[in-house]
Amino acid sequence: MGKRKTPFCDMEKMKRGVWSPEEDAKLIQYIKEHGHGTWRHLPKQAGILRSGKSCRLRWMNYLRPDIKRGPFAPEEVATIIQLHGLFGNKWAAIASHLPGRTDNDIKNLWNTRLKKHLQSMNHNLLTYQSPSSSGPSTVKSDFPSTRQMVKCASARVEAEAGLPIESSSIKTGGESVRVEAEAPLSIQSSSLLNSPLVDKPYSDIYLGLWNSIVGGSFRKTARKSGGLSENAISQTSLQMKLEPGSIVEDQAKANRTSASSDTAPEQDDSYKPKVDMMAVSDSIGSNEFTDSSDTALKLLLDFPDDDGMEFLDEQMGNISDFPNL
DNA sequence: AAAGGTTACAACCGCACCTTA
DNA sequence: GTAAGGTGCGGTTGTAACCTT
Repeated sequence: MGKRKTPFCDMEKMKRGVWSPEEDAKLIQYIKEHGHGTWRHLPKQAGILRSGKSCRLRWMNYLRPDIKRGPFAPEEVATIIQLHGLFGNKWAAIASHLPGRTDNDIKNLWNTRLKKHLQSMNHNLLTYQSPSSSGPSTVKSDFPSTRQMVKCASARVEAEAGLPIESSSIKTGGESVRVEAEAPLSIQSSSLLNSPLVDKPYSDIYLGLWNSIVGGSFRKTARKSGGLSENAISQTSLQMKLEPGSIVEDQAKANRTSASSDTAPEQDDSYKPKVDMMAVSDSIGSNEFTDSSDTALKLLLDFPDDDGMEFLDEQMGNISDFPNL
C-alpha cells in the first residue's frame, strides 16, 4: 500500500480539465526562464491555477519542445509492437526507444488502435482455412515476420483479455484447422523467465521473438540507442538454449551474420528503425516467405493509402504457400 | 441536417519507487 | 531504519472530432 501523500497543492482551488492556450503559454514561459524546478511549487510561482502534477503532465506529454506530433510511422509501429512483446505494458520503457514519442502517446496508440487490430487479425489467422485442405491440417508459418509479430502481440492482447490463444483448433465447416506459431522454443534454466520483462505464461513466445529476426532487430537497435547494455543483451541471448539445426538456431545464425556484417555507419542519436528493419530483411533473404511489413503495418493502422482489410485477406490467402513442416 | 455511435487523444487518479533528512 | 516529499508510471476516464445512419 502506498504512503499517504500530502496533495501537490490545494485541490479545492485548482482548475481541471482541458488546458487553455494562456495556461500553456504561462507554463512554457516559466519553464523557459526558470526550468521546472519542483513541480509542486511551480504553479504558484508561474501563476497557474493547476496542481504541480497536472503541470508536469502537461509539460511532459504535450508542451515539451522535443515532442514529435502527428501520426506514427509504420517503422515506429513496428518498433512498438516488438517492444511491447518484450516489455509488455511498460510504456515508458517503450517510449524511451522512440524519441519524441511519449509513453502516453504510445499507450493511447496501443489501446485505441493496435490492440483492436491485433485481436481481429489474430482472429482471422486462427479461423483461416486453407482452400486445399481436406481434413485437419496444420499450418505453420515458418518465420516471425509481420504476421508472426502480429500473432505474438495479439497473443498477449488476448491473454490480457482472457481469451484463448496459441495452438487453437477451430472447427470451420466440419474441418478442423490447427494453427501454430513456430516462435516458441525450448528454454532451459533461463533466468529471463523470472525477469519482469517477460510475462508468464507466454514468455516463450516472446523469447522466441527475442531470438527471431524481430529480436535481432531490437537488439541491434537497443545496442545503438543504448537502451540495453551490451552485457544484458549478450547475457540474455546466452541464457537461451538453441537447439542444433533448429529454425531458431538458423535465425540466430542469420542474426549473428547480419550483426557482424553490419558495416553501416553508426547511427546518430535519432532513431532510424527502418535501417534495422531493412538490414534484418536482408538477413532472411534465403527464406521463401515474403511479407511486407510496411503494408501490413499500414493495414494495422489503417493508413490512408491502404486498401482496408483487403490486404489482410490477400495475405491470409498466402498462408497455404508456407511449407508444411 | 440531426442524432447517435465511434475514435483518438488529453488529462486525471492512485499507487509505487527513489531520494533525502 | 524510517517517514515524508517528489516524481514517474500505468490504468482509466472525459471529451472533442469525426463518422454513420
